[in-house]
Amino acid sequence: MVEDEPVINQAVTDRLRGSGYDVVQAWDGPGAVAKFAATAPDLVLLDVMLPGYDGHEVCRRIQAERPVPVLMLTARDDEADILVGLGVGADDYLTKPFRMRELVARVAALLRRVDRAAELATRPATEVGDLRIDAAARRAFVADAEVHLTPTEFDLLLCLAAKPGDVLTRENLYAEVWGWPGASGTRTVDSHVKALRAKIGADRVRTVHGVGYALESGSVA
Amino acid sequence: MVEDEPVINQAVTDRLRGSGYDVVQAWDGPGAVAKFAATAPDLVLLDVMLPGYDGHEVCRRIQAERPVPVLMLTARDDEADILVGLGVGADDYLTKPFRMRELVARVAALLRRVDRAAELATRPATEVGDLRIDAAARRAFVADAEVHLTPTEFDLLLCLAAKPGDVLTRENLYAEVWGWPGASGTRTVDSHVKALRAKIGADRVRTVHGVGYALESGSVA
DNA sequence: ATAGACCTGCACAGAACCTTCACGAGTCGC
DNA sequence: GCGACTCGTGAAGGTTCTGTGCAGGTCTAT
Repeated sequence: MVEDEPVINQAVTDRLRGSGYDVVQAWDGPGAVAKFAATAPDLVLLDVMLPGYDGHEVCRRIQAERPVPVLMLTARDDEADILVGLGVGADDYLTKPFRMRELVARVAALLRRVDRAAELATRPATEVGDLRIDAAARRAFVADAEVHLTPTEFDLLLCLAAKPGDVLTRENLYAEVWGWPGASGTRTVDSHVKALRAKIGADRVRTVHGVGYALESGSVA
Repeated sequence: MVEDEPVINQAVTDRLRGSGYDVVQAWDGPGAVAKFAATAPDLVLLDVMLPGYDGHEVCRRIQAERPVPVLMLTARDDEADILVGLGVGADDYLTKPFRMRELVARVAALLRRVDRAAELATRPATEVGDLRIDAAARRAFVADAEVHLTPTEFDLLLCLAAKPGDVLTRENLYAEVWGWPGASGTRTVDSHVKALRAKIGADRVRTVHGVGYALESGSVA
């Protein structure tokens, strides 16, 4: 967490720690680069405006050292700013003021992306019956025919496919896909499940009344 | 488990212990903080309204000491309340009255987030004679044929199957399945037992007159 | 700007489910 | 056997949950 404003730095740090993350704090450009080398984080949260050298410069340097997901925090909603950031390797942007849960969501999303990439090294594609999911390419196939899934649908399927046959609650799914727990009362998950069913076959997603959904694990009982 | 209402505290504690977790109880703010320091739990279940200081304050203090996942329990479904909670480091929220299985699911989800190996607690595929119960998939089979059970029936069977052959009182069962002990005088448990019997075979649930029910433990006659 | 793809969440209807009651049958102690 | 208590049963009634269509809203690319 790189941010020169103590209040924001601490608030974000606290929140992330509360969510189970291990957080190291830095307050300026040089400090950030040093701590990056020292602690080898999985993700960097980077304010654009910093003493020493600015966020873009920090981003460039740490990316040169080792590829790592970077989430930029910017005060103004400046298009040019964002383009520069993306140019030097930032993966996502957040404009102040932001909601904490938004930040946590994006952090979770970025880390998830990395996690999945890491899993691919050992298991390139998940298969459940005649349903095949290529996480790296983000493509899904039913009986060797590709089905086009939207990003959310794909994430949803990925979650379900991680534990074929097991029931996941809507809140489980929401937390996994959206990065924060809290969609109770809405029908958002249902809507996406419906869309997913329409594309991969309604039978493949089992509804467990009062609990949630599960991916039908083919023959295995 | 921090909760000043003895009935709820005990019910939750029992349920979690039944699921294989190790639970320490506290009844007020100061006690919670003290026991947190003394026992170093992996997760904290926290009622919002507490004697001493409230749940948010407790959350703040324990988060300051050591980052830990916190699941808040709140009486009212108040958005502001939830936001405050998230601000001080709560990871998830549950509004009373809640179902026990819901609570267990969330506890499992939070622990999984911290330690993906901690799934042992919810991973049992029980077998009693030719009756097989897959808790994760929430499916039951009799002689390899699946039987569809409603949520309550399934939970009931799960309780009985946890101690095959042992007699459980209606109060026991009710407390386990419904999450609070208060069904004395009604025939609710009986009704669900009846439904369960109709589906898995009447012989499999033994009535112990004046006491309760027991799952017939297969071979042992 | 404009069109298209996508996400979100509401309102409604229908399905699934839970609870309770009343009454008859069963069980126990004596 | 007899009374007192406990269980089994069927159905009614209310509650909760899910499927679905649809209307904004956001984002992307043209």
